[in-house]
Amino acid sequence: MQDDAPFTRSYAQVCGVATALDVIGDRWSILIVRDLMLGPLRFGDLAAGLPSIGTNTLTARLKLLETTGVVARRAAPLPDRGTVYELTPYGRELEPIVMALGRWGSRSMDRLPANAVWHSRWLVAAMLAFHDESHAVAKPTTWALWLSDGPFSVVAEATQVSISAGAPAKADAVVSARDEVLHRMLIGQLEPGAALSDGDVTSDGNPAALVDLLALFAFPPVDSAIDTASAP
Amino acid sequence: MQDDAPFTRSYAQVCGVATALDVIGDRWSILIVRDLMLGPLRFGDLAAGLPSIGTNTLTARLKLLETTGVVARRAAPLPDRGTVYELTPYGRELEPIVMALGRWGSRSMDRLPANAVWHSRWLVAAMLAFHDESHAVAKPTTWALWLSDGPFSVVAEATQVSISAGAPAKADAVVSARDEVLHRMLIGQLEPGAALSDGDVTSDGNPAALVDLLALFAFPPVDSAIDTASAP
DNA sequence: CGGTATCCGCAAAGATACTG
DNA sequence: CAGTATCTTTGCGGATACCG
Repeated sequence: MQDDAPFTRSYAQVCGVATALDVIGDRWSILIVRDLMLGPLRFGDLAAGLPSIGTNTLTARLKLLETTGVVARRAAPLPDRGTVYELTPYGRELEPIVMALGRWGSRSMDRLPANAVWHSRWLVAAMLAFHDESHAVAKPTTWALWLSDGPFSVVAEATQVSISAGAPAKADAVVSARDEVLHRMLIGQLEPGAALSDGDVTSDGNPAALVDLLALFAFPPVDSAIDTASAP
Repeated sequence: MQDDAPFTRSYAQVCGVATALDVIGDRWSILIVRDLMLGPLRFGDLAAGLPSIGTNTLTARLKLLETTGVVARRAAPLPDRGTVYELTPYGRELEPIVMALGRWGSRSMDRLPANAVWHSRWLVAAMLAFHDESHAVAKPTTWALWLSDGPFSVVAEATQVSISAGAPAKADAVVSARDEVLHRMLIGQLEPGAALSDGDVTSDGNPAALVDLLALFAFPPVDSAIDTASAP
């Protein structure tokens, strides 16, 4: 161990926070972790989800995250043939931190530039972050959720919820929605009943499944922007 | 609001995590927050605690953190005259996140370069991060803790612990130690009794106060480095 | 002393073309 | 599709000079 100096531009501070930033503080690194939270991804899929990263930078980040034990390269499961990147156990320990960071940062989203890009994958990650821990489902339930990025599987049991990319092997319900419609329902701007009758959402012919799905999540009220004492 | 585009090089992603990084993802920003967690600081003190930051960069970071509502400039309390920077309520909401990040990163500290710098301030921040929530003190207690960076006050009541820079108005005990000695006691490498008799620590003439102080914290075992499947 | 502005050298990031 | 090589641009570190 201690091959060499893994950190190219280390803060060189004997401090856990500074060391954490040596590992995941470079530009893009935390977003790579975010995208891997929903499951393994190939190099190209990572690049596609991180507009303007530049493949050389992505390579450098993955290399550092690999040598620091956050991410692992693995042969892709059979049909695919190829390589995927996934979080190691150490990397998965970042999940609660990244989700807390996302909840915190969501209150500054009113400052985003107008040209900001949308991925349904990120909405799904936000669902995980805003999962309502005080809500318990009556019986274990699996949803297939189809959005613009493709299918996701949502599994709930008691007060636990897990979400991952890809369709579940067997779903109790299949929900399909335009991203923006799902988002508006999650933040309480749109009634599921209205969306269903408008045809913006389909719920497997079973409207209750959509309501049950939405009940798992507690997105904050929309007015939550930060007020900065307005300057001169 | 929405003065302009506050983020010079925004990720421009509609995602809470990406937005959080737009705010505090620049180099040094999180370390500024870390240093402000223990109390307000002046520009010079911040610069001194962040070796090699460069004053222009520090100015730029503070400016962004101020416009985003994370940090506030305030006139220093009376004796001093001048300006101090402190966390806003929004900025303080980062504290649990930064501490969790520090706990996570502390397990990669074996990768730090050999020339890494030590500040007792960071050890104190680690104490806060590794505070043992399952430990309750019998009665409310205040310690004055003297380290190389100066005095800190540690206040414990029931299972709550708060730490800030500066001496407390009234302390139940005054503990004084060389940084490294305190660290070794916290990670269990050095018995407080032995340190006291060696004179490496003084405890106000009351040895029990030191033991009580150490009992507040649960630093992880030292072997906690991450194993990366050793390559080639 | 606290803070800002400016210049320079360098290293990292963005963009894209190219190769196994 | 996965990644490397190359070129340009931008941000950072360091020094220094300048205002309050």
